[in-house]
Amino acid sequence: MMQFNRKTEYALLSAEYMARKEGALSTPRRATSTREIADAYRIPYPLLAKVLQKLASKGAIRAVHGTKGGYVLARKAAELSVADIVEIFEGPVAVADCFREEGSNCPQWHGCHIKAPFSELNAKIHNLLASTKIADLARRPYSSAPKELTIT
Amino acid sequence: MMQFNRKTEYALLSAEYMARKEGALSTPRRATSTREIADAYRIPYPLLAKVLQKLASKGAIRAVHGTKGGYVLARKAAELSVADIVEIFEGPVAVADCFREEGSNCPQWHGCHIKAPFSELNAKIHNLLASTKIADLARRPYSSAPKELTIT
DNA sequence: GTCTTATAGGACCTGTTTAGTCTTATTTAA
DNA sequence: TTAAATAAGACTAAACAGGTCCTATAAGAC
Repeated sequence: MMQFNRKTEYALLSAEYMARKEGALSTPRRATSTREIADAYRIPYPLLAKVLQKLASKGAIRAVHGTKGGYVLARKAAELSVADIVEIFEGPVAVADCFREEGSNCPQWHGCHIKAPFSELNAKIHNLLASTKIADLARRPYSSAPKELTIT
Repeated sequence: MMQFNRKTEYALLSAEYMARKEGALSTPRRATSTREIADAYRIPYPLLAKVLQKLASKGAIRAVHGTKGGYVLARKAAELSVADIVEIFEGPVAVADCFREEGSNCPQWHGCHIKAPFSELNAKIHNLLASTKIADLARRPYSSAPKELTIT
């Protein structure tokens, strides 16, 4: 599966939403409220609030308090990567524990023959996520349900 | 994190072990028992037994009953990919649910702006796993703890 | 034949994680 | 001063992961 968890998905959706909104020439740069995104994507409000709080506490977005407040991207969308957001919610990209904490507590560490090839694989996956920026997500216009793009 | 679960790891270790053993010129092709792998990697025996049973039921390996029995790879190591094994234990490679079951039950499906770019990302990850064969894991000799290869 | 060494497979248990809720406090524009 | 917003901690139900236990079956060795 290799699946992102819900919070990560909500964070990615939110970041793209903000990037798109902030990038629009018509709108003067203004904050996006939790309520706005929750309504747009039908995400439970209190949960999304948690997600955005965490993004803010990690410096990916910036909070604007008070009425008409909300959040704005803390960096340019072209400088915020998918990997940055994924790692906030899921820790370092690592297909196995040993690629996070030097494998000291892995019973298989000694004489594990697949460490090296999987380390390379891990690096490639990390690179994919790091080279995909939020701006890349926000760039393209939405075209409905591209079934032939779905992986079987 | 994007982490494989334990069973997947055990399956990959086992497949590589069998490929290496079967590939060795010195040993006449013989089955590898659950016990042999469990001892080599200090994996709880009953759990590994489950893992190998599943691999066998899905056709990745073939069971040899009775004394001197065990398992052998059902296909050549060059024709069995990491993706094949991962998918046996974790289902289709998919960074989000909607890339498995046509997203019909995703509340965000309508108007989700990140579907297309993530579908591409998903395809790339799948391709990485599918193009890495068990033979590729077994090929290289083990060199101890390549710290500089580890992703931070 | 009957041991012994294997795989086969279902039932079960338990700790952790996930997704989500509830509540209270704080900030600030209008 | 009020209403709209974020901040943050405690809490809960359900799902999952990792692992154990037990009984059945197959087949080579003697």
